[in-house]
Amino acid sequence: MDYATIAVIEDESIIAAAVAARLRREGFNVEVAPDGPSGVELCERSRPDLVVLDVMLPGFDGLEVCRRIQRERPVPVLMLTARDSETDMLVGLGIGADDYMTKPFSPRELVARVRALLRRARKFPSPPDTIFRVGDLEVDPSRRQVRRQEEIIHLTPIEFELLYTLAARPGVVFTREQLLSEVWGYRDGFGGRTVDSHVGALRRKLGSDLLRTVHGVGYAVESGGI
Amino acid sequence: MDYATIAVIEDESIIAAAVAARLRREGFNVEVAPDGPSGVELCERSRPDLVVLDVMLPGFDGLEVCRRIQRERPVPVLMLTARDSETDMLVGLGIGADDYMTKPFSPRELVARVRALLRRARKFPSPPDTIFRVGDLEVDPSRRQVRRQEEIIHLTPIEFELLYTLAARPGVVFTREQLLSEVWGYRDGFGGRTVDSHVGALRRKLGSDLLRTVHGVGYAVESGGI
DNA sequence: ACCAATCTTTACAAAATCTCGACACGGTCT
DNA sequence: AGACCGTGTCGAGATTTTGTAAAGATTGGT
Repeated sequence: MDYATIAVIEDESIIAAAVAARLRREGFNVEVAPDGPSGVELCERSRPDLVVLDVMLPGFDGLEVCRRIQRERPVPVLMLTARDSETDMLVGLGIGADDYMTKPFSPRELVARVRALLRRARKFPSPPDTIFRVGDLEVDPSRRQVRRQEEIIHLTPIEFELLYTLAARPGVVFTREQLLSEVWGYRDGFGGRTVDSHVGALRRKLGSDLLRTVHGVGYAVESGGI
Repeated sequence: MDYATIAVIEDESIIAAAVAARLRREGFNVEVAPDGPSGVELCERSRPDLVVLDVMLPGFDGLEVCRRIQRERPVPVLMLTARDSETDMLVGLGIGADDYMTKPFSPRELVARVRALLRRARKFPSPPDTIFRVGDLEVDPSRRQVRRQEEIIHLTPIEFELLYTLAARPGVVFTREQLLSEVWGYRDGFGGRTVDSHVGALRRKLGSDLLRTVHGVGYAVESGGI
């Protein structure tokens, strides 16, 4: 329980899952609620250090949730909206949210904003960006670099995110759908061979042994035993 | 804990963030409180060497905060006001603030005034301006100069700030948004290609190898490996 | 008020990257 | 073996992001 706890209040489960997974991977403690009432209750119970809140919610909406949790005690709120116009309206209303993101958003951007808000509040430490190793590779998020023995291997943004996602949980198999939502963020009606293409690109750059295909399921990075 | 500790009491989180980030980068210890009561509490607990204080605050306002912390013990206060007229009024009232700044202000100017106040108080050392090196360049904050082999390279204020910010953490990638907030201060709703333009200007003056573009993310100074 | 320096924004070209379909290959099942 | 489905691979075209110059706006000084 060293690092910040984040409450995610979002009813679309695919978004909630992707957001939660990504934040957990970064080292945060994450709790999720699927509607207004349980969101408020979650905040009272867990006293999170930050709240990620969808404006559109069953029960009562994000604005009401925002008011209620802020009434209790001040806590940074990152609001998710469906359209830019919605954001404009909220800003106009002077709702007490500290930042806004319009869907679809990239998970990376969300993490960046969460970190920024927490740093601003300066109360609860964000987990540091940790360099981690996969095989003979070093993955360094703060520099967005992958190295193999001092040699820097250039990856495109999506390649980097994909590797980062898979490598954070070695051996675990991700379906293409999971990868789409964790790496690309939620967008519907798209997919095709996109994931496969980028996996192919990674294999070309990093060697073909790193990424394992699980036929009929998805991909995983080799866990090298365990 | 060698250098001066500064308390920033400001409710607009975006301003608080910019001010805190900048002061930390200069080497100060910084703590932030978002409202009057917690501000007073912060001052009692941390006994800062200087307080940066917004007049407009939830709870009770800056004037009240100022009175309360000064009642405890003398400490320099730099007051932030929204308009010049507000400053005039405060000065008229003879509030015990030692200096005033009207929003919007530049982070650089704020640092300058903080240093001046601390020097005047002659009690707590400011962190020294350290000259540091990037590649074959010397960046000297106290003179606001960049040199390459004794030759002084003229940079405009923003160019210098930008280089200084990036070079303070070699290799680390900054998003445009981060740079806007750290270099320009808090002004929001603006940006566009401003950062890119200044990066371009720096490359022209310092050579095109110094600043690395990280496609889809932002910029970093070359860290020469590792 | 004018000039000089600087900053911001715009516009367009260039570069990098992404998506998606086609087709071949390989795995799996009967 | 044969049928069938999932996967590897490639590349064209679309899309996004960046580089750059120059115009317009702002600032500061005289």
